[in-house]
Amino acid sequence: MDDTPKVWDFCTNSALKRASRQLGQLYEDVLAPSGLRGTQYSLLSQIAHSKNASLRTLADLLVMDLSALGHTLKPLIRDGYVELVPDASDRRVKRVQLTPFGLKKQQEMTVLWRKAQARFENALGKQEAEALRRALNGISEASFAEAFTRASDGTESGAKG
Amino acid sequence: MDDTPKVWDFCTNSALKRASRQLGQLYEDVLAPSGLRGTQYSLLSQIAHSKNASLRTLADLLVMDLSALGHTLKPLIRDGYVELVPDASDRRVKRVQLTPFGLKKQQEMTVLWRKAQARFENALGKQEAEALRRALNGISEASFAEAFTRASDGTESGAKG
DNA sequence: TATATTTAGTGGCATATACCACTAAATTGA
DNA sequence: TCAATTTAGTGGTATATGCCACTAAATATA
Repeated sequence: MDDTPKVWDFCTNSALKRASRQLGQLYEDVLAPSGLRGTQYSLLSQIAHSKNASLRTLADLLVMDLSALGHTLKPLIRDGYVELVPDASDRRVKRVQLTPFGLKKQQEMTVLWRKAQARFENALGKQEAEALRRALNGISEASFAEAFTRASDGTESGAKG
Repeated sequence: MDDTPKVWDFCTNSALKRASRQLGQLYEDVLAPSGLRGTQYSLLSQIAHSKNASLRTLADLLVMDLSALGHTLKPLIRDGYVELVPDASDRRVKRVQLTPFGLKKQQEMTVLWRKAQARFENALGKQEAEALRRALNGISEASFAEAFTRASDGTESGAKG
């Protein structure tokens, strides 16, 4: 009963990462029977929704580094869920698409995902969940990054900017 | 104007990870002059706040796998910011603490962190930020994991549980 | 048109994070 | 007290994710 270490919960960034680990773990457990990870489901789903998007476009949508996306896709390509198709008109571009096998897996995982999502909404409350997603999606937008970058950090001199 | 791929933003887990990447990036940029990453700052700060916590305790507080914590700590130990001290009474246990150098770095980074935090609160709004942290911290609690696990996913039969 | 700049992707390297198998130490129980 | 079980950490392996350097291709510019 001496010190009882508490979490340092004032940093939004740390709080976000911590919650992300927790929820990631929870979803992961539900998705486990599929043999794929939560992140991979997100990826397959985004690919399914953004038909024929290039790697660049996909990376932007996912707010992810282009090379990170490339790396993350490797196992999915290796295992036949996803394929890269060179663009005809711009030879730099590669378009990402699900294979039939990948689409089947994505649909199969969606059944499991629905369970996780239902559990989440029951645990947190539908309103709360909706509000949280709105806030998170707002933070993910490019306009938020701009607002953040432009925002005052309290150390500016009086100079006009 | 053919398809305009939109993000798939109904999955709270994906939304959380996406927002985490975005905000992580934003904080990272502000903390960059220190030479350490955002996650490392979180780690140093949590260690500073939980004096003499064991790896196990720290992992629980951070909602992190024990081995993941061990791995993440490696570079910080290697570079002299953190040290592990074997516990006297329980020889399995190792207590984690900042070196004087580590403490100095943590304090130095806190100056930068305050700027990032200020920018964040200005960009999102103080109320919103506060509410978001509360929601995230709630999700990070063990009680939430229990609620999630116990929650209905809509597929239960009428059996009593 | 020839050159400079920008854009898309790749590969290497480093950190972040999880799971599994394994060791050592503490705790339980017979 | 000795065997069975639980707990704390470690090391290996795999995915997740970012940065940098580099190539190739497209675009802009002189």
